[in-house]
Amino acid sequence: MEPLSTGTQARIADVAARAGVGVATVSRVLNGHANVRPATRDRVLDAIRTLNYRPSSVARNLSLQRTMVIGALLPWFTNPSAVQRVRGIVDGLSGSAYDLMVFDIESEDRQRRAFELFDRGDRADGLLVVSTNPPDMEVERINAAGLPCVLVDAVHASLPSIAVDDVAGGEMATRHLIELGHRRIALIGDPPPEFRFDWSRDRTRGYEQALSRAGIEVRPEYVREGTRLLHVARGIAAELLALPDRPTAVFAASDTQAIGAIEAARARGIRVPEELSVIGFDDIEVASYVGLTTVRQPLFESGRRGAELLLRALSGRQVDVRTELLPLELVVRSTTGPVPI
Amino acid sequence: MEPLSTGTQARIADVAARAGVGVATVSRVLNGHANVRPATRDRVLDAIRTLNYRPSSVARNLSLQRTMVIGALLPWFTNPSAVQRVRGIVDGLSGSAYDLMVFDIESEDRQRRAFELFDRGDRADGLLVVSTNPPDMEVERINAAGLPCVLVDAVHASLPSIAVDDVAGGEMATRHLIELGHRRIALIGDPPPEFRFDWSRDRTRGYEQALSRAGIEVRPEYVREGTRLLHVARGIAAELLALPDRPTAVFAASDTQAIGAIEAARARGIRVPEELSVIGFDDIEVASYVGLTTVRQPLFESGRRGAELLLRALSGRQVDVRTELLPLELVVRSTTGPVPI
DNA sequence: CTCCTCTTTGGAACCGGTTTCAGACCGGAT
DNA sequence: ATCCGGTCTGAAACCGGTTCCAAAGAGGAG
Repeated sequence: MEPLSTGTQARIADVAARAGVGVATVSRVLNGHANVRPATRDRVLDAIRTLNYRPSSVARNLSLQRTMVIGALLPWFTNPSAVQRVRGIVDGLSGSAYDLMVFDIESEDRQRRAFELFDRGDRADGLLVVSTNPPDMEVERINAAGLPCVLVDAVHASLPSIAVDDVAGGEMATRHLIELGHRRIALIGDPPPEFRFDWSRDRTRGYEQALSRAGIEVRPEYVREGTRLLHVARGIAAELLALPDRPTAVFAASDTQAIGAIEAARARGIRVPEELSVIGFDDIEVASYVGLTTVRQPLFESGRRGAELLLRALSGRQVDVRTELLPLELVVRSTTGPVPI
Repeated sequence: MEPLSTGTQARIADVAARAGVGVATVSRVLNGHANVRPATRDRVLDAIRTLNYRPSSVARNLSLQRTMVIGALLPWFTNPSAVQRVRGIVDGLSGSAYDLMVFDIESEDRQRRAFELFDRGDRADGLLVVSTNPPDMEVERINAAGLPCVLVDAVHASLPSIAVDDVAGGEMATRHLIELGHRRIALIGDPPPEFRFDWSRDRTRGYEQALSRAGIEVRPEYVREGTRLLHVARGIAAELLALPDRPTAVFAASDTQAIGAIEAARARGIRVPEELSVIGFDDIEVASYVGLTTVRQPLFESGRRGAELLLRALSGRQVDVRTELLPLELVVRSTTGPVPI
C-alpha cells in the first residue's frame, strides 16, 4: 500500500493513477455523469475505496463557483428569539441540497467580519440576515456580487424581507392595557437600531398611537429605551417604579425586557399583576413558563419563510423586493390584570 | 470604467493589470508582506479601491490549505443547553483569528452530512463536536486528516474532551432526595446514546449507586428512559405517577425532562414539592424561572474551555487525549422538599 | 471488410488565489 | 567603470477539483 502519512489526503490524480484512467473520468464517476463504461466505473470506485478518497470541497467550490451552503448572520447572544428563528430556517432548508452555516454577529466587529466573509458571494450561495438591518454599503456589495439575500426580522429598501407590523403590535399590546383600565402606562423600548432610518416600523410608534387614540397623553418620563439585555431592563423598570406617580402597567418591547421588569417589581415588593401589569413582545419559550402576557410573533415561521424565499431565489425564480408581514397575536396570560383601584 | 456586470467580481489579475504590476505584487500588498516599494503599494491599493476588489476566500483557502474557520457540530434543537455551550465557544474564540461555523446535527442524516462536510479537514481548520459521541469511523477519518478536534459534553477514546462526571452528578442529585427522606425515587433517564459503548459516565449509574449506598433497592418500574423532548418526559412522568405505589420524588436526567415531570404532576393535581419532589440536571436558563432544583454543570464554561483547547492544538502545542472533567454543583430551589408523611 | 455514428476517454485549460525562484534594479564601495 | 549585496518584482508552478474538446474505441449497417 501507499504509505499515507498523517494529514495527507488522496487527491483525484492519485485515484486516477491507481485506476489507470484520467482525472476527467474520475470526476465523471464522482458526479454520477452518464457515459462511463460500467467496467471503468468499477475500477474507479475501487480505487476510491482503497485510497479512502474524499474530494476536497474547497477545490470543488472554486471550480464550480458554488458552495451549496447558505449563510445566516444573526445576533443570538442577547436574543433568545433568534435561536427560534434559526430553527425555522433549518426546517425550511431541510429537504433542499443546501447546508446552513450560522454566524454570530453580536459585536460591531463580528458584524463587519461576517459581511466581509460573505458579501463577495463565494463563501455561501445565499445569505439570510436575521434581526439586524444591514448597512447600505454591504447591501450594495451583496447586490453587486449577485448574492441572493433575504432579511428576517429586518428591513432594507432593496432587499426582500420577512417582518411583522411593529406599529400594529405595539398598538395591540398597549390597547390591551388600556382596555384593562390602565392610563399610566410605561414603555421599555428597543434601542434605536444602528442602521435604520425607517422608524415607521417601531413598536414605540404603536404605543404612542394607541395612547393618543384613547385620549391619553404620552408622558415622556414613562418612555424609556435600552438594550434588550435583561438586567438593563430591570434597571430601567426600577427607575420607573421609583417615580412619584408610578405607572400601573408596563409594555416592554421584548419578553426578555418584560421579565426584567417583573424582577424589578418583585424586588420592590410590588405584586404582578395586582399592582403592576406587564406585557411583553415575541412569546419566546420562557414566556409560557413565567406566565407572561405578550404579543406573539411567529418566530419559527419567520425563519422558515425566509429560507423558503431564499431557496426560491436560488432556483432562479422571481422574488419581489418587498417586506412580507407575518401575523401577530395577543396572548393573555397572568401578568396583566385590571388597573388597581 | 470597466463595465462590471452584475455578479462579476474583479480578480487579482484585474487589479494587477490596472496597477501595471504582477499578481505576486498584488498578493504581497494584500497580505502585508514587507519589501514592496511604497510607490508600488500605493498604485496597487488604488487599483483595489477603484475596482472595488475583494479577494476570493475560497481560492485563498485552496491555496493556503487553511480556512481560519472552526466548525462546531451540535444538536441544538432538542437541547437548550447546547446553545449555552456555543456561547461559551464564541467567547473562547473571540480574540483569535478564527471564525465559527455552527452546524446542526439533529437528525441522523444531517449528522452524516456534517461529518462528510468537515472530516476531510478542508472546510474548517478545527472541529468541535458538542453533545454527540462521534462514530469510530469518523474519528478515524478526522485523525487521518490531521484535523484537530475537541469534544464537548461527549467522549471518545482517541480524542480530547470536556465533560462532567455524570456518575457523581447522578449520585449528587439522588443523595439530595435521599437526605430529604425520600425512598421511592424514580428516574427519567437519558436514552442510551447511539454511538456510546462506555456506559460508565451515565447518570443512571450514579442514581443506582446512591440508592444502593443508602440501602434502598432499585425498583425497575421506577427507572424509565426516553428522549430529552419535554413532551416525551411528560408522558413518562404521567405513567410513573399513575403507579399504584407512586414515587415521592423524581430525578430527571435533564432540566427539560424535569419540567415535563412538573407539568405531568400539575396535570394530575399533584403539588410540587409538597407531594412530589423533582430535581433536574444542567441548570439551563429556564430552570431559575421555574424555580427548579437541579445539578448545575458549567455549560458556558465547557464551550469556552473546548475552544481554548482547540486553539491550543491549532497553534501546534500539545493537547492530551484525555477527558477533562468540570465541576458540578447542587442548586437547591423550590421543587424539592421533605418527603410527605 | 469498410465506413459511419455514437459512446467513452484523457489532455489541457480553467476557477482565483499564494509562493518559489530567478532576474532586474539600486546604491555604495573599490 | 566594475563589482557586490540587498531590495523589488513578475513569470510560472501549485492548491484540487470540473469541463471543453478532440481523438480513440465500439458497434451496427452496408
